[in-house]
Amino acid sequence: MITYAQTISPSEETNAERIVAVLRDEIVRLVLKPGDPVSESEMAVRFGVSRQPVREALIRLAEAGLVSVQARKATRVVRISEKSVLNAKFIREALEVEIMRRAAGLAQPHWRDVLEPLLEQQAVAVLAKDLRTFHALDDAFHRKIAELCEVEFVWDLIDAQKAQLDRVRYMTLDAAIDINLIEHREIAQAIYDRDAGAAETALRNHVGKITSHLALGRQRLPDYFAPK
Amino acid sequence: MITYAQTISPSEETNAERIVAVLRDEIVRLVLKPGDPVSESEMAVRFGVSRQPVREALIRLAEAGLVSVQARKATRVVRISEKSVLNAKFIREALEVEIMRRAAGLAQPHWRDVLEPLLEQQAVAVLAKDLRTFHALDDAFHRKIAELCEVEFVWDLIDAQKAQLDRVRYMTLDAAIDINLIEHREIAQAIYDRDAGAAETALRNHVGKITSHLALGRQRLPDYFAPK
DNA sequence: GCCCCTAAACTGGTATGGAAGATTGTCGAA
DNA sequence: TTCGACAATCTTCCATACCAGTTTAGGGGC
Repeated sequence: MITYAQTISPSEETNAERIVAVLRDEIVRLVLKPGDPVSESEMAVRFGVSRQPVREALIRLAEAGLVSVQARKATRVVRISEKSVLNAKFIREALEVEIMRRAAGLAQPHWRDVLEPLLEQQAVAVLAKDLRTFHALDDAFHRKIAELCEVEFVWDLIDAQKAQLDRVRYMTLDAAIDINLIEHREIAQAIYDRDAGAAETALRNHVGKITSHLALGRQRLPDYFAPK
Repeated sequence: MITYAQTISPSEETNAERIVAVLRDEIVRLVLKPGDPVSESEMAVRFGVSRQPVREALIRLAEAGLVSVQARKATRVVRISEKSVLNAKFIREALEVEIMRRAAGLAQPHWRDVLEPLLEQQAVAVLAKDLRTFHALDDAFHRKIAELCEVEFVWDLIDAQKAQLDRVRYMTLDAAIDINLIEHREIAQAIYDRDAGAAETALRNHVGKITSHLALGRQRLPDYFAPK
């Protein structure tokens, strides 16, 4: 399902769509902090529009699980909960394991020419300690694998789930990205070798790292988390 | 006697939410047909409210991929496309295979007492050729497995995906449900045996059947499908 | 008949005001 | 001080009006 969450004609972006994009980005990057209220009227002033398009943007964000609308009370950025993060991890892992199996089955020699440059760029980002670039390249690597085996649509869904995970990732930006790169190389190698089992194992190990980020994030910024 | 007023629900349903529920149901059950226009003002009259809550309901349905909003042109029930159905199948399969592996690993003897009654009820429905009841029990069986291994949340996501598949299912209600039941028994047995491989195989076979429904549905009601 | 143009009648997008509920702060009484 | 009543002020939800495109219906010219 569809892959287009925004089913409005591509010709001209509406105000509501623009606002969705901006707020989504700010929520994931923790500019808007978990628990923060997001008032319709306040955002209306900020974006220079009436409350209506803001309201519709917030409805969309609520559907995506990024804000919580409490009728006649308040709209807030949802707090991170251990459960929702682990749920998102389960779903991402399930979907991407399937992608790995498929990739290992379909791998072509020329895939190496596509994936290796991404890994090279990641290596540069690691040396430069450029965390934001690395994370963007991280996503690009995973998405490219899906694209190569023609299931890119799955990543549209993973993206939606990943909003939960990404907030945790932004809380621990200093994470050991060099290890991340090593894991990416393992995944790539398993695919080149058409070894589905190895690809699955490498991926599960890779995705599983989020749990340690979770613990670290909770320790650093407990206010961003929902009470247990 | 003290009676606890049921009317004090934790969150009183808003008009928009009520409308979402009604329209979603009508779309999945093909009461609103793929391609049908869903006019805001028309629905406003029907539900006895203004355009606003209808509009917000349609935004939610658009996010779920059930309607398509074309700015200043029309809002329509999205046609079924082969691609979107197969995409939904891929996602459901990936998620539920992971559930099967988990179920096979965690299976307890008492699970039999939970699942077998469902299968018995399904057998009754098969004999009575009661297709709607069978499909409801079908969903209940799959969801119960997820619940038993504590990942019921995954089924909330599968449900969203399944809206696409269910419309096809409603087009072919006379499908061979007796075979469906046999497949359910295979899945259950594999779980009782804690045989993850067998459970996975059985499930993939089971879910794969949608492709034949797809061909049959397209043959019967070509207007409901998007042009290739 | 056929075509083109235009105006009326749609469509969804936005602005604004008000209703209903929840929160907050103030004031007064014990 | 502590607590409760109450009003001011928040919030989201809904109704109404208007705006801007799009489609369609109906003439008029050929």
